[in-house]
Amino acid sequence: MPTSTFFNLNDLKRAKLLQAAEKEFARAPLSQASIANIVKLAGISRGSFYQYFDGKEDAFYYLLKLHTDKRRAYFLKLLQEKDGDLMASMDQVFRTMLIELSEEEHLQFLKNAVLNVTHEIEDSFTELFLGKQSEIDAVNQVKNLVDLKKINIVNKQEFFHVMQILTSVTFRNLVDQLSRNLSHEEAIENFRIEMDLLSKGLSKANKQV
Amino acid sequence: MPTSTFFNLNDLKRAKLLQAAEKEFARAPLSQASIANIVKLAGISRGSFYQYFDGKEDAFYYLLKLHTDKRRAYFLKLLQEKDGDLMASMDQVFRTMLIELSEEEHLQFLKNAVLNVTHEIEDSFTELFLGKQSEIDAVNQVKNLVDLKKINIVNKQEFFHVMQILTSVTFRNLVDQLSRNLSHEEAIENFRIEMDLLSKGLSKANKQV
DNA sequence: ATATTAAGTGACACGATGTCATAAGTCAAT
DNA sequence: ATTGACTTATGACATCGTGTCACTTAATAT
Repeated sequence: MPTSTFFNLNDLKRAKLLQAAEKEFARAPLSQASIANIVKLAGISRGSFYQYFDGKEDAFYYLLKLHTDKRRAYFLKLLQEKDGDLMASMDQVFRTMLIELSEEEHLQFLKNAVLNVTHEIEDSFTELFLGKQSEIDAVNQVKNLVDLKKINIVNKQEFFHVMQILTSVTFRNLVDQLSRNLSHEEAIENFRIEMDLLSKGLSKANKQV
Repeated sequence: MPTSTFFNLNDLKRAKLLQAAEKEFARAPLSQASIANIVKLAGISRGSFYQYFDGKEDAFYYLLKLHTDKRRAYFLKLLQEKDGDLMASMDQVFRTMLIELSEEEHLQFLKNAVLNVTHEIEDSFTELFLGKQSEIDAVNQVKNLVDLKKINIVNKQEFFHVMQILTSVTFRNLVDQLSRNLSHEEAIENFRIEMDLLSKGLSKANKQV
């Protein structure tokens, strides 16, 4: 996390710095982004940067958090609008992100993040849907919004795993679209097939229930 | 891929170099591994390294490929032994990798890889189960070994997606175990829950079939 | 023997990182 | 207004890593 000094900055300077960082992380993936470029863009000295952040990773993950926080709010809103229909909400989030990632130029930052997935980044996306695992209420917040009657689970633990599964599969579909340059139609069709499979189950045995 | 010069090397020298690279990639994740250390360990000059590989990434992904090729062979063998039971084979692979990743010291290399997942690395793991997507026969090779009667699919395309789903979920369970330092029992229990959910389906609607 | 091609070398230019001594700014108390 | 304590800002610097290249050595063909 950024230091307190960073949060003490006046809004203008802080915004300018974040914008500079985002621009640099949009230009190049984390490993190739350089602090020199960020400070040049932000018009601050190298030393200052290190007073705000531990290093470029620190800045990167903070930016990523800002992005996913925004999308988490959107996901929760969707759940409400769609009367707790989890699959429909995931579907909508996937479609929205597809569009965002292709259209909004400044989201090149997110593209770079998604294509260069450390487990920390995948965690960020898990949090998008599930909230921070350390905050017990966050999972409940989602669970309370979801219409559990439509979901094939017997307890809260299983709900957690349902979300984990949906997140992994959704996330991988996003990565696929980006890395293989699929068209939106293809990406949505692939996603739909997998969500159907997830819904109805992979094994035939369950039909005997 | 390594250059032809690399493959012309005599077995001893090539092995020594690969061993050195693996040792360095076990010491530190890709981004922090250094060519200087590799060439020191291998007893070759810096210039030579660049005659064999494009850079450290090249060496890294080649090593990763050697590892996943080995495991792919194991997966195919399992499918045969278990009469095409896909879920049982995935389960066995997961358990085996858990043990390998905790016991074999030299697999620290794989740990570093798994925890630092670029989409290329996730692709490598997808190939583990599915073969190279460019080689059409590879998917068929798996499909022919799998007992399709147990799987809830209607065509080959769906089979492909089933494998994609299973790979993502299995892989994320591996990452989880490593990054959260779960015990084997916990990891296996989590994995079992998710595989059960995948088997029976996430939505209740399907019970009406 | 000589020429040609392949393999091996390490010094070097370049760029990036993280630190640190020092300077500049802020502000409350006197 | 001055002091002093504290916070913020700076950029030069030491260190390290990368990729290249002119050159040497080895191998092979003629």
